[in-house]
Amino acid sequence: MPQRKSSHVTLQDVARTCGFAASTVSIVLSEAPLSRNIAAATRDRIRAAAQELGYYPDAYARSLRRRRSQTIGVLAYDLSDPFCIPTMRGIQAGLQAADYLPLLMDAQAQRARFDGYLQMILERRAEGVIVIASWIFEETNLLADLEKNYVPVMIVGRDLTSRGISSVLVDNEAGGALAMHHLTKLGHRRIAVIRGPEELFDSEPRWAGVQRAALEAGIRLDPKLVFQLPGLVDPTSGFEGGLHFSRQMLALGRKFTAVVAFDDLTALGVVRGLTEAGLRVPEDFSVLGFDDVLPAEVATPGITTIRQPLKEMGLQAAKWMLEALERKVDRAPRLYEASPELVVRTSSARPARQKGKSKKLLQNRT
Amino acid sequence: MPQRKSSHVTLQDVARTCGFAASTVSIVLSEAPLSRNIAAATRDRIRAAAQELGYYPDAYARSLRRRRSQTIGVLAYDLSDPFCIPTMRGIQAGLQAADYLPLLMDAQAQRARFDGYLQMILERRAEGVIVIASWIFEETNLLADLEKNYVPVMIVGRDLTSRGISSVLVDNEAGGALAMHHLTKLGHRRIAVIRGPEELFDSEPRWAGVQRAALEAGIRLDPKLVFQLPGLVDPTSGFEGGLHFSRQMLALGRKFTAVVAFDDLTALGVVRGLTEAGLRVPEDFSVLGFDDVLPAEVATPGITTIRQPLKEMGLQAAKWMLEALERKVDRAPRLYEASPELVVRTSSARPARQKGKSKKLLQNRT
DNA sequence: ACGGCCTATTGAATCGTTTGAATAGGCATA
DNA sequence: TATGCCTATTCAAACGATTCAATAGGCCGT
Repeated sequence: MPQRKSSHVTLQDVARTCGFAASTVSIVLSEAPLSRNIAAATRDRIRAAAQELGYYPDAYARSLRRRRSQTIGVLAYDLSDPFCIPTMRGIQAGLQAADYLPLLMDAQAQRARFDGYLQMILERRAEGVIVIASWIFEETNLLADLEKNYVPVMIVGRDLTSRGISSVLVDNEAGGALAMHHLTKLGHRRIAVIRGPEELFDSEPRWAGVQRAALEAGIRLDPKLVFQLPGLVDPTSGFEGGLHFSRQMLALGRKFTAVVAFDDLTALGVVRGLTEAGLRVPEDFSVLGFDDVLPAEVATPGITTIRQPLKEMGLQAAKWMLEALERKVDRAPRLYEASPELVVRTSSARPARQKGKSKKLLQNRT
Repeated sequence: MPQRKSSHVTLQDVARTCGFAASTVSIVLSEAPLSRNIAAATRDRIRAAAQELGYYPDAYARSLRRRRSQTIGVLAYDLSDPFCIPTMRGIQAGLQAADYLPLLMDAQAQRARFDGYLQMILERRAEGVIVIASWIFEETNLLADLEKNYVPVMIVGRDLTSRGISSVLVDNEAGGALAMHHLTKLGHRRIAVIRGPEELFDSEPRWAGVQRAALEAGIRLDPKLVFQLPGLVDPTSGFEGGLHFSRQMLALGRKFTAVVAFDDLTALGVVRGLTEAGLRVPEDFSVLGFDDVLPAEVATPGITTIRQPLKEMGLQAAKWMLEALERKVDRAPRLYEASPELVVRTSSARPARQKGKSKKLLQNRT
């Protein structure tokens, strides 16, 4: 029985108990190429000893020696934003195929934490960093340190190609157009729009898509019925905004039959506001969201929305990251725009004039 | 200018550029006690050089030498369960005060991943492991290896004190009673109940609390109106269950005025089912959830629910973990049951007979 | 001028693993 | 019997930081 300090089981411990040299043990347990000419009996004895002692190789020692951490830092802006988890899973799936471990950190929407974690990622010698930034991500001077240390960076949810960082995001313009197009096809012509906050990257192209589709359908957007969310602080503040603006819309007294909201939570806020005023969705108003997060799916009525293929986006980011790690040469930053998808639920229907028809439609869809 | 391979900036690099020995540089940059008698000018020069080169100490080398990883493995059963994130944040807050880094892993509800990550946690020499198990967490033989390596374990969301593991969870019995009590106080006497799945730890005590409160209020629970969710596969399957059972309830033709659902998603499923049948919540039926997750808050009507103080629970787990790391001695496993809290929203009101009163109530609450 | 005691800095061992080079048998070939 | 070539195993030098012990110079008191 080996003498140990109160610490961990080490390679030496295994070597001592089974009587072979540490190097032999290492070769066997790490399945190095040399292990094919180690006697089968030896292999078995070593493995048995390791198993019995509960030995796990020390990742610190191993990484230090191999000079590879097999780790990619994944820095999420705010994990409580439902945007992050599916993206993360895509990344995870993409990385694990190549035996990389994501080192997941949650900045909790705080700049100081973001910087702190980026520093830790550097210290932990992550071979690359993927940033999930559903919104405002001000550049940080730490990015320069990333470069000095030759750590490739990828970003999901924002276009930073202009600053030399490959970016993966949804085609917001197409998504905005998709939403608008759905409504005009149902027959809506007076449509209110709640735009995203100015600081948020997605806002602008989404709005551009909405405008294009409106133009194509030959309808005019009433400027009084276009609102803009204030700067966001946390991911649920969209709900408050939707609630607020829906009340305002009704107070204006202008005619409209549908609302395109910036995201699902905003849409849910609108539904709340309309319902409180005694109106019904979708009989009196149709409401559209964006993202397709869980609350949109399980609310009643289910929110018709534009789905972001988050998992696919995460996979893409992981794929590019692995490519960047392969060939160590610098490559021009690339931009991937994933195609959004319309998910029809029950918050949208034909406008009131054709109520009979819309009811029928509803039943077919549950 | 230092000659480097294409790799990372190292302590040697800094030493070479500023002309001091590696040990001096280390002492200064890690602010070791010895640094107080290093000349101020030297300190400045070293710091400047480190800054300029973008030097970050290698966590692998450092941890290897110090024999401390300053890391706690946090193994979440399924990060897409809204239960996990707030818990995680509590843990994170608790740990960072003591300068520990949570190593967050998402088992994605898959046993194989769970084991794989537990192994990685061991390899990365986490000094402790906190498991977030909102549900079924079958014991794994790796737990034995954890013991062999003297790694303390803590679990959130399940009582494993019987197997020697300190556990933190919500007082489910009290929560169940709280829900029932709220309904009986509003005047409900015929109440349907959807119990959680058998495999899930929370189900039993929650049901016990419901029964106790019913007894105390002197009402009898109709056995035909008590349902049980089947084994869960993913966190949203509660919704399907709620939808299914609400249809079944109505089909039975028995009288009832309220439903206590196992969790929020189940409650949302019930709301969906009732609404599809042309009934209204809360005017015709009150519906109660459990957990207080985001969808319950932003749905319309907002779901009255029993909140779990998740952040507090996470903090508690972190606190106990730190204590376990302090004194290395084994301590009897402890159990912490956090107090749940009733959150009144608009899915509950007085039963139909007293509709006038209930409407008034509603307006006061928004 | 000498020991003693500061202050400022450095040498060298160490953490646990990997890995290229080295060793020691065994066996066949020349 | 020397030579070469297997096979099975071991030596020893890294990896990058930390830290204890050691050093070198400066200054003081006697």
